[in-house]
Amino acid sequence: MPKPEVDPTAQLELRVDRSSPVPLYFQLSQQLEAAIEHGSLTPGSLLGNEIELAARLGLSRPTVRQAIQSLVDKGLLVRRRGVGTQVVHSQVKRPLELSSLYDDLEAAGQRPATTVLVNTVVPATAEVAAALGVAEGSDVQRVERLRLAHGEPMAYLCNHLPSGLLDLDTAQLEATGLYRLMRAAGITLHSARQSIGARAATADEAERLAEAEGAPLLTMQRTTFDDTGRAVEFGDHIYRPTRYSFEFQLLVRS
Amino acid sequence: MPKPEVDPTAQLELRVDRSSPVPLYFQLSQQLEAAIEHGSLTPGSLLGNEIELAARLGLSRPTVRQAIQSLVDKGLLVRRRGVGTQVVHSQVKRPLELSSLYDDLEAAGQRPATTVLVNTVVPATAEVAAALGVAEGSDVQRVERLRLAHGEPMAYLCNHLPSGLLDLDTAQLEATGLYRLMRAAGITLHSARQSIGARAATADEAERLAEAEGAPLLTMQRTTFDDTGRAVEFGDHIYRPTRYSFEFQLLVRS
DNA sequence: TCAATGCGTTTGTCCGGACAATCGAACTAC
DNA sequence: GTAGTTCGATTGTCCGGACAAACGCATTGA
Repeated sequence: MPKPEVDPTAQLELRVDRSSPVPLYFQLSQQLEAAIEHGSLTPGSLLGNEIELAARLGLSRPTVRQAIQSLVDKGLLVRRRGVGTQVVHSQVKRPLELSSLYDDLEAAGQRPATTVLVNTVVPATAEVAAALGVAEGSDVQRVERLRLAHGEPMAYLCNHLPSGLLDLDTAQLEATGLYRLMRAAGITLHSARQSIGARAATADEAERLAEAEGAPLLTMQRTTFDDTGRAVEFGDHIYRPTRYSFEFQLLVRS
Repeated sequence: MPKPEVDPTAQLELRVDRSSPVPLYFQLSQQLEAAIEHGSLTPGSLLGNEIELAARLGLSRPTVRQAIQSLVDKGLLVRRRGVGTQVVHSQVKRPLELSSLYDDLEAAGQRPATTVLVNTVVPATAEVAAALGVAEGSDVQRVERLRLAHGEPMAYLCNHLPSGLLDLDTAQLEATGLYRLMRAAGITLHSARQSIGARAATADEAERLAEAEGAPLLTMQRTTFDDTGRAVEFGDHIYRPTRYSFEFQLLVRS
């Protein structure tokens, strides 16, 4: 009796376009990811073995492996030697990205609004200088913003940038997020150090955020680095915890 | 005039042991990582090209690339086509891992202590059932712990586990962390969904943590999944923000 | 009945090579 | 002097193959 055909990728219309400039492994991984997202590849199901999949697509095994590996890195697939590769069966969202409050709100359909309170050049304090790796007292760009959703204040954002890195236009800052402006300026964000904590609101903070003095606030400090390791931004943010919390998914590095 | 030798890896004593069961690419990546950590490879310096490095070590280029790639994934190196591979020059610590409060405290030299308040089997509430993917009202293991450092309460940890997954011994729970017990039981942690927020302490919480009622607290909810996507733990934790904050490094996924 | 062994399957590792894409710098032409 | 071009260097992608290691399962043995 022949083994029943149970390879779920056999039913999928997988194909690659060799004339496309998009790498073959990337084409394949995108199609597999779409199939998982769409539900064509159900959680727990085993992908057929790499050799056969490669043969079916007319690709080499390393190329197929590269495609699968990228999905393993994303946490969508799990490989087991001697068993096969199967779809992780869980509600995997995207793993933690370098999140931007603006993007988060927009993704939640909240139409964020921003009020720029301060946008000027100031001498760096010791804290800012240390975070950005510049001399204390040297010029840095300081931006203070109030972020609102549905007309209610959500967060107070204070950021410092190295002077001259970016031309910060107040109108642009009110129209979009800081990260988008930086990316648009050709800065490739690479990594960030974050610290998330909580504390009671001071009188000033309470007034800005329409909270009571002493109300709990969620705080976040972040230094962002570009791909050369240069610090490009230092942010000191406070959030109203009734309106915002940090949600993310993490993967264990193996 | 011959080009001056500027390849910093040439000075390094890189070598691989082919008789070792440790994969060659892993041996190489570990040595490179150690060299970066130790400062032998200074930030910004260019590694010699892959071909030459492979030849020097008697390895193939794919193997060398695999070693380098793993360090790129860790954020220690940056590749630039047409230029070379260079050491990221910044204070890159480890990127965010699936952190354990116990490990965090121990790493900080704080000698954590734990008091188990509750360790029993209870019917799952709707929230717990949804998080763990079990039926509401079915049996789940409930653990409540108080974590202390230097004799001061630091966090109140409430966790739920699927029944039968793990035999939780109270003595063991007081001696080490939950994650360590799970790993020791052969469970491979894979990913987690976290939510970090803040709120004011209730009277009960305040008493447990030696805080005042209404004091700001840092809260964290987490569902952890193993490598098959099964939920293996749901935790609802509160921390004293004067004693603890979440610090981590993130990388942008390219 | 239960443990140990053997075997096929599948992924993990590694090789050696080929060509393309991109970057930076030197060079050339205007 | 400046802009465009060419060229060498380096990484990116892809191939086809080989053997090792681990897993699950059936078989065998006590």
